[in-house]
Amino acid sequence: MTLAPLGEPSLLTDRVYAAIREGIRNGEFPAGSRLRLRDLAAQLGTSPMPVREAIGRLEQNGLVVRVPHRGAVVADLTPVELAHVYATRLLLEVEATRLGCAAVRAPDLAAMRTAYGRMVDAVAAGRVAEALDHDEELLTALYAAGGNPVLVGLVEDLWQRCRAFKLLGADAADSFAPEAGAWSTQRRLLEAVEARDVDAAVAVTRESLESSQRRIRTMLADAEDPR
Amino acid sequence: MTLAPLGEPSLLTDRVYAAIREGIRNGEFPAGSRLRLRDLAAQLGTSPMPVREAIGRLEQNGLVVRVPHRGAVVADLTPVELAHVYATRLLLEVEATRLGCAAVRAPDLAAMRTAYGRMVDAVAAGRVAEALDHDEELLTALYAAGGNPVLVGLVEDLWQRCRAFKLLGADAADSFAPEAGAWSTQRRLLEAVEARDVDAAVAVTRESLESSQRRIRTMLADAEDPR
DNA sequence: GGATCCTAGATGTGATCACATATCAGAAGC
DNA sequence: GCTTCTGATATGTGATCACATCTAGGATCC
Repeated sequence: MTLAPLGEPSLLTDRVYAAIREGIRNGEFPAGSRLRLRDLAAQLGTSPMPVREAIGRLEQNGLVVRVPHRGAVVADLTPVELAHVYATRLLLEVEATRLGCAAVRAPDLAAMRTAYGRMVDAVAAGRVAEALDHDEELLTALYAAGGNPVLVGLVEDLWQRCRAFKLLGADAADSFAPEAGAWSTQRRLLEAVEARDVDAAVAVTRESLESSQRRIRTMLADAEDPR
Repeated sequence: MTLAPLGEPSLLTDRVYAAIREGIRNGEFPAGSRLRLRDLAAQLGTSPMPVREAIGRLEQNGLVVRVPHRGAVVADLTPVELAHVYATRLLLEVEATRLGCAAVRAPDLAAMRTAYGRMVDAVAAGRVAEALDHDEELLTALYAAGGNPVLVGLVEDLWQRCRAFKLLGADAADSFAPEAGAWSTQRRLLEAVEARDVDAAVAVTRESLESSQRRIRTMLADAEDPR
C-alpha cells in the first residue's frame, strides 16, 4: 500500500483514505483483518491523525467496523448480509439499467465500449482485480447516463461493500471457465444497450446479479464444508 | 445544541457526531450554514479534534460538503438533486413497503401503533420536528419487518439528506391544513398494513412520497419567485 | 477612480503528546 | 491443573501546539 503521488487530492487525509480503501478493494486487507493506527501511519509515512479520520470515514461507508477502544477491522459480510446486499443491488441496478438504457447517448456508449475493451484485455492477462474495475467502469457509464446520480452513488456504495466477494467470485469463475463464463454478460449487456433494447438489458442485469450471487454463495458453502 | 448525557456512546467523537447531526435535523443548522471547528468545539465544551472527525463522517453521509482548507457547510440540495433523491426514495420505499407489509408481525404492528400515537400527539402540540421523528419511527418499524437491513439503511440515509426539506414541507402542510392534510397518510398506511393489503400499502407509500415532493417543489418555486 | 497587490487575521490541517482502556502474560490461590 | 487476579504492554482516544492556506481590508500603482 502506498500514497497516491500528491496532486489530485491535496489533503493528506483524502490520500490516506484513498490508499486504505484501495488496499481493501484489491484484497491487500482481507475481510476481518485489523487496521492498526500506528502501523498504517508508519507504512504511509504520516502521523496517525489522518489515518484516524480516514478510518472514521470508511466506517460510515460500511467498509470497516469499529468497536470503541478496540480498533477497526475490515468489514466482513455473513451470507445473510450478503444476500441482503445483492437483493438491494438487484432492485437498484435493474432500475439504473432501465433508466440508463432509455437515455444512453453516443458518448456514453463510447465510454462503455472503451471500458469493455480494457476489461477484456485485463481478463486475458489474468488481472482479475483490474478487470473488475473496468467492469464497474462500464456499468457506471451506463447507469450515469440514466441521469440520477443519487441512484448511482448508492449502487457504487454497495459495490464497495461486497467488493471482496465480487473478487472471490470473479477469481473462481475466471480460473474455472476463462472463455464462456462470467465475463460474457458484459458483452451481452453492451449489445442490448446498443440496440436500445431495455427489456433485454434489464434481463442481462438481473441474470448477471443472480448468477454471481449464486456463484458466491456456492463458494461460501464450499468454504464452510470442504468435504 | 448540546452533548448527549454520556452513557450511550461512550466515545466523545460519537456524541459530538450525534449532536451535530441532530442540530442539522432539527433545523438549528440550516442548509448552507458554515460549521466552524473551534466554534462547535467551544459550544460543546470539547477540543476541535472530535468535531473534525464528526464532520468528516457527516461528509461521507452527504449531510455536509467540505472544501479543502475552507471549511464545511451543511449540504444544500438543488431542486434537481431533490428530485433525484425522491425518485430513489420512491424506488426503495415502495419495495420496503412491499417486503414489510408481507412479513409484518404483531410486535411490529405494536411499534407502528405506538409511533403513530406519539406522532399524532406531537402534531396536535405543534411540534413538527418531533412528529417527523415519530413518522420515521413508524416507517422504520414497517420497513425493518421486511427483513432487509441494508435496504432500510439506505432509506434512512436518504431521509437524513432531505431532512431539511421534509421539515419545510411538513411545517407548511401543518400550518395550512392541520387536520385533513399530510399527516393522514400514516393512518391510511397503518390501516392497510393491519389488513395485510400490500397493494393498498404500496399505493399509500407512492402517493405520500409523490405528494410531499410536489408540496416541497411548490414551496421552492414560491421561494424563488415570491410575486 | 478602479484594479491589483500585499498584509493581517481567521481557520482548517497535520504532528506530537498525554491519558484511558483493552488485551495478554505470568503468578498466586483454590 | 485450572481459575483468577494483577501487572505490563499495546493501542485507540482526546488535547495542545505548530503550520499552511484562505479571506478580507487597505495601500499602492496604473
